[in-house]
Amino acid sequence: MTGAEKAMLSSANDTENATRIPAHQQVYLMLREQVLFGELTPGQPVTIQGLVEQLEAGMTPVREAIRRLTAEGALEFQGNRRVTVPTPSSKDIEELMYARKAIEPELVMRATRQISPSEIDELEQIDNRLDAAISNGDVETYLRQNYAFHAKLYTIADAPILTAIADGLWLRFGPSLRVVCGRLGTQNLPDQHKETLDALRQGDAEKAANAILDDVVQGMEQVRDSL
Amino acid sequence: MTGAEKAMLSSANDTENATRIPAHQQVYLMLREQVLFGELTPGQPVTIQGLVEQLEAGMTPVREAIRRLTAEGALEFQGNRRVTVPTPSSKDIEELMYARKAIEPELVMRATRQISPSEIDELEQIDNRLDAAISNGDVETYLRQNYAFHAKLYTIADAPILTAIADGLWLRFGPSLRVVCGRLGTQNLPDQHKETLDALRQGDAEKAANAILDDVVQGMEQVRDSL
DNA sequence: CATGGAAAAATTTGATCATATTGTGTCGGG
DNA sequence: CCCGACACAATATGATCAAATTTTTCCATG
Repeated sequence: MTGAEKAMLSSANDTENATRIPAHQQVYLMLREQVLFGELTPGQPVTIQGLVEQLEAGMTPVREAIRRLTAEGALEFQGNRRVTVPTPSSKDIEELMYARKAIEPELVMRATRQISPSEIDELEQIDNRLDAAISNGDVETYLRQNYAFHAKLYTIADAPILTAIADGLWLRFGPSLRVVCGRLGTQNLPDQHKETLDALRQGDAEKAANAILDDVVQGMEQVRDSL
Repeated sequence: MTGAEKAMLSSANDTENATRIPAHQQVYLMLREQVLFGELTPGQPVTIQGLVEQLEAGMTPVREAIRRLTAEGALEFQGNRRVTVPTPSSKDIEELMYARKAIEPELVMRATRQISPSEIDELEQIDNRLDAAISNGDVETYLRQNYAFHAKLYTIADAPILTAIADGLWLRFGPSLRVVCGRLGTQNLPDQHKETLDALRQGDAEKAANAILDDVVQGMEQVRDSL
């Protein structure tokens, strides 16, 4: 998501400006949510007309949103003219792990150098909600808060290109993550966030990077192993 | 570019199947070329209607192509509803360099383990055309062959996700690279490709990775310095 | 009388939709 | 089992509306 889009999103609350958000963008955001937090499972076909009805949007906006998501790897164009949610192979997962290991620690290091105390508080609140979700077995909330934690760090890191890459990776393993959580429950899911928060408070970029690295590796391994 | 798309592209030569490539994809590919190899300069506005006339396509396909390119970072959505070719800041260049340093050597290492003698030949031919372009001062050909060299390695590496990331990065610095070449000429441009070819022949993944790393760093530094 | 600038008109461009067209897959008859 | 017709979904067009930008106009001021 670009900066301009976030601006439009945040002004979405202004009831009058609601129409200011182009339909194709609204559709994009809704579809994106569905991919990240689960409505859509790997392999599931995505039809234009289905979305037109479900989201009560026109055809053109839906089309544009789908193109965008396919470009980001969240959807896959199946040669004929069918679009589906991709099912990552274990080789894909391995690539995703490599990429996340390369990108996320760097983002966290950058975040560490710039983070403010109030931002650390916000992260802590996210992590608390995440803990609650884990003990409640609330998969949906777990997924949302887990992503929120990382996304918040990206925002703080203030590195738009690396963030775009990282977000793209989330879109690719999101559906699989959901499946894993649904199968294994929320109990033994990775949470190196406490460790990360400690490091952030200490301003120890190296340590923060390592904590996130562990988090990433644990998460990806869990996805890989449940194939 | 996905595998399915490459298949469609290669069958584009079949005169009869020409219509089999959807218009939105044709437009996407043409626009992509323009971004990578120059027609478009950083900061330049891109209008839907302009493309409709220039490419003699309908509105919807152009729209879809633009959405896709914006998702890949090749174009930028300017808050109001205007789209331009982004002008990378020096901070952006630095992020791009980090990302390329993280991704490209890995791709080359994977390529080294799988490459066949005939593929090495093909790479060598590309590099010869590249050398010719350098001594002729033919910027367009230089850019095309330079990209071709790297892209060929990506194909051989057979790592679709990492390749997608790398391709995305090219789209982001392509226009700037063109500007740099136009200004400095083709003479002292980076070419660690001989070194890379040696390493590939020897099957020395480490060495190949280092050669490409040098190539990447040199290229990016040149872009950075000419801001 | 020239000039700067605000307001209004005109033009350009983007967003969306309804609809026609084309391609795919399927199902029933041969 | 193959072939062709049918139904459905995707592709693509052009029209229409809305927003933003540019140009023009006109008045007030120096």
